Amino acid sequence: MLTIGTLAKKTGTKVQTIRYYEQIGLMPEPGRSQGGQRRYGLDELDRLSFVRHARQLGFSLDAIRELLDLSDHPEKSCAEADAIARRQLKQVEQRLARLEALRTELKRMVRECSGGQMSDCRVLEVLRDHSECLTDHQEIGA
Amino acid sequence: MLTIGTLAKKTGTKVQTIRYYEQIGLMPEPGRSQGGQRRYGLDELDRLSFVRHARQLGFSLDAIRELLDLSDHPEKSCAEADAIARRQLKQVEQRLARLEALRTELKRMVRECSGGQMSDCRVLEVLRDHSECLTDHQEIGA
DNA sequence: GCTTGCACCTACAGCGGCTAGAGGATGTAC
DNA sequence: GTACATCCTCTAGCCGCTGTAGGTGCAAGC
Repeated sequence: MLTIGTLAKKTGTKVQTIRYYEQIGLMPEPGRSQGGQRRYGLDELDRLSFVRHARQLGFSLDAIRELLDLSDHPEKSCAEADAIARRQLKQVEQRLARLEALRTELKRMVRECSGGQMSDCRVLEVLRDHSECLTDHQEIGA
Repeated sequence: MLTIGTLAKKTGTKVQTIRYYEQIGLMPEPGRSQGGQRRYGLDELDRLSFVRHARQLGFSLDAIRELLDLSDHPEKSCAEADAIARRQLKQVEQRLARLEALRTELKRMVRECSGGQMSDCRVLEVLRDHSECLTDHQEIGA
């Protein structure tokens, strides 16, 4: 039987995060000691490892919830899990494309900075005038 | 004189976002009509355009605040603005590197999925066992 | 048995960067 | 003068945690 702190260490999670996962129903309510402290078994260790690993790969908690539901039905077809992973891959590729455009723009901005006075600063100039940009980079976020 | 809605349209911002920027001190308190509605001039249009463009390039609101402060002192050296941009570039490059690692892992996961039953699903298998991964992808977020 | 001191408990607030909604006032075109 | 879009303030919610306050449990050393 593991305390929440031990489980946290074993999975590289913060204690509060485990309690948060319980609160939103991602982790089950565990057994308790006589004094009311949470006690975990190996099932919970596996489940939390799964969750953490999926998080590291960028899956949302909702996607993880789906994947966990799926893994409770081993007789089902693999198609749904596959679709979730493909969706995630697509998102990652979109974010990559956008970040690459940003990198290009930022590099140019920095390269052109002559190190003079603020009034001639290319950085500020480019930020002031989007038409100087080579790419669109329309979207904000992620 | 522009209404908040017109300013929003011209800059591709939501009305609420403009009020939010005012609330956190990123945009100044504008003049008001007799009835109490906000009225903006060209200065505010420029400032908001600057903010939005910097946001599109991924700068945080704090970084943008610094850049705005700097651009109010045109006699200062350009070094600080340059540093902020370089910091941003570095962040973007770090995120790129991590996303590329994720893409590799996700691609492998999806490629190896044979389309059979959930019990043989490579997607779930890889998520269950981190040791199957080629990269570390330690960090969560961004 | 008793104390120390860390780990645990609940409950709630806060982060960034918005976004949405309620419920009401204003402004403008006909 | 009336219809209707737009504006106002205020508050709460999104994601995925993280931190804090104020209190309790537990195990080890004496």
